Amino acid sequence: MARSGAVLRGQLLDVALRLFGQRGFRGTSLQDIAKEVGCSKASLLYHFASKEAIFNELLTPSMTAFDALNETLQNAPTPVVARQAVEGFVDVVIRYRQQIAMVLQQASEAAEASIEGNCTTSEQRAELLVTALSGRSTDPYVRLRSRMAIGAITVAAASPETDMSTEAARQELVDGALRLLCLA
Amino acid sequence: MARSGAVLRGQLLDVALRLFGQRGFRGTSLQDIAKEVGCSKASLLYHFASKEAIFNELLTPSMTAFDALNETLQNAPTPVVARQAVEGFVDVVIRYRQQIAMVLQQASEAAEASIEGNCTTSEQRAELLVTALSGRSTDPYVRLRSRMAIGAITVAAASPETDMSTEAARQELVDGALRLLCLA
DNA sequence: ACCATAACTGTCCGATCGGACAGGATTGAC
DNA sequence: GTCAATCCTGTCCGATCGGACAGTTATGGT
Repeated sequence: MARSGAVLRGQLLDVALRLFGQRGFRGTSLQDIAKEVGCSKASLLYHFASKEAIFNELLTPSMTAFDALNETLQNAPTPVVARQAVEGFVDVVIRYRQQIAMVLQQASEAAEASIEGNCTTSEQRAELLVTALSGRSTDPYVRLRSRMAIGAITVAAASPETDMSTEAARQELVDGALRLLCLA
Repeated sequence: MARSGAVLRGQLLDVALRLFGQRGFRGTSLQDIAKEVGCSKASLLYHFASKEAIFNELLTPSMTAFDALNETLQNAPTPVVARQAVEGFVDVVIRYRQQIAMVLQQASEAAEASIEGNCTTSEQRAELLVTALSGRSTDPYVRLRSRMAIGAITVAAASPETDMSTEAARQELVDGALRLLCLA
């Protein structure tokens, strides 16, 4: 059953993204993915060097976006950095909500994931974001609130669909996080 | 190497709790746990019927507490149920923060976990809590905020230690969640 | 000491897993 | 049709895993 390489690769990535999000990385086997796509496991491994390679390819776009956000925030004026962090983070999370669900399923694997040639870990990324959300404050109370904001946004965004438009949900996420951070 | 059964069982549970929280359920093998405790895998299986049994025994106290909370909230007067939900949930999460970390590591396994003789799943538990946090409102905006509050509390509570007392952290979690829910 | 029970162990089993590999099938250009 | 490149497959491999099992050791009571 030949289909163009690009088509099959796309299908494999789509299914992997969903199954990794539902069952976790280790809870999903290559055979699971291949079976659902309708090809052999060996065919899957023809297109991707390893299971890890699939995971990294799924994660790369969101990590890239996240890193770009962190870089933007590092140049943001301190009086507005926290608010910019909230809006930026909400946008990244909404755009990559499936990847977020996947990451939430296996923080330990994601913690070790790094983009080729870039050794920033998830923990380091999160810390950069906490700093921005905290308006660069080192006060532990402020930083705890920032962790709460991250949890609020990521968990809510990864939750089952609701009867709301994406734009309305986005606004609610932003407003809620701002209230939490005493920025409303 | 004989030690009393209770002592060994306690050690096995402690180590399992930590490793499940760090590596996930599937990412932790029975041999990993046994090795760290200093006994054989077969000895571990003498004390616990299965890997699943360990997981359930670790989860049972927190699930029991969670269910008790939900039951209390069902009888709470509507005008104060949301505030009570916040405080009650924060207390449960702080008390069982390691279990929370463990659950965050494998939501799919936890989703299927049930206490013997009680078929409430994690999803059902969460929905009950969302209802209470929402003050029994069905408005999707209100319920989204409630999901945010759950995420905020659980993720922040499962985060690395900070330079704050437990009581101070508790207060911050409660206050932050109340602001998020427009209850401050 | 004897005995029953609890605790512990090494070994084995079947299943699953990620990945290697040789060979066959398909495709498009000439 | 031929050919090279791409794609796909079944099979096999070694490793790991959870768990079964028979046998040994340790413990406490009599």
